[in-house]
Amino acid sequence: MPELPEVETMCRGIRPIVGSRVMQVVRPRSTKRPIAFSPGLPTFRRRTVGCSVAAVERLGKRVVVRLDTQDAIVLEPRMTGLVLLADPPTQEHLRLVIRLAGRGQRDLMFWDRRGLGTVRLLRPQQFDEQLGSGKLGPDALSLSCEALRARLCASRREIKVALLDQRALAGVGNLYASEILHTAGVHPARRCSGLSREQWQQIHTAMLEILQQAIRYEGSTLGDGTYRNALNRRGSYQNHHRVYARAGQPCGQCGVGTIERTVQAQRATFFCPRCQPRGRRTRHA
DNA sequence: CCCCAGTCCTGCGGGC
DNA sequence: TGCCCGCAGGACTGGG
Repeated sequence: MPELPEVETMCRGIRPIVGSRVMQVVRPRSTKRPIAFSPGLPTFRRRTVGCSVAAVERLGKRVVVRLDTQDAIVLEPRMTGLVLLADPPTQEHLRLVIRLAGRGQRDLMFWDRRGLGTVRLLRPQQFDEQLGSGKLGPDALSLSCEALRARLCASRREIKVALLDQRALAGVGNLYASEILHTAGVHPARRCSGLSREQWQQIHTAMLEILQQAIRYEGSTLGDGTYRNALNRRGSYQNHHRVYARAGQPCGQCGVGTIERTVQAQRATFFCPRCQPRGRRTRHA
């Protein structure tokens, strides 16, 4: 499930395409159902073929390929989507190939086993309407502690659920939310409105620490092996997970607690009841 | 404003 | 051994 670190790794991996020209846009027939396209393929082709790639940027959990026309190709991997320059895991779920010329001449591909991902071509105004600050909060990596607190502290929501709200802050998903709260020493079911300044500080510090470290390890490739970087290689941050998918195992931080699994907003949450007490005690208290 | 359940989708693993 | 069902959850939508 590509979250901020995985999508950042994808962006870094495909950045060599900057300066290349779009020669052809192909939708392979190997897939049962084509990707959700917007606009349709003929329009997509007309407005991209012949254009040059001006920049590659990450926007929350999306890959943005900016063209010299000011239009942007927005690739949204959702659960199983991959943005690749190398051969995809299988031909079967290859959804889109953008053939490029110049600098290495590699093809940019979108592969998605489950097909929940999307590809959009957006004009600047559409980009702002669909992905602007009204829809998407500030990036988790650029948000100050004070801004994080200001955006969430009035909410009665549980902190784990609030961290997943992309309108509040962009980039954190289910896996890293559990990891961040464990490192911060905050129980995932604590209400935002009840957290102390010190706890917001700990959450903010943990968020930067976890996300930056996960980027260094090129993201997490879970048991199903789906997530790959742009060259179809696995990430390795899964070897450093403290709580995610570790229910029943001893906590590596305190060495005493046992990792528990709960469900919040229909999603799995993992935490250590000893490191993350429900009360107001802080980390290492 | 906030919350919940349902929707999309495929592969995998548990249970019988 | 084989089949079915539930689960994984990001983003979105409709109803409360």
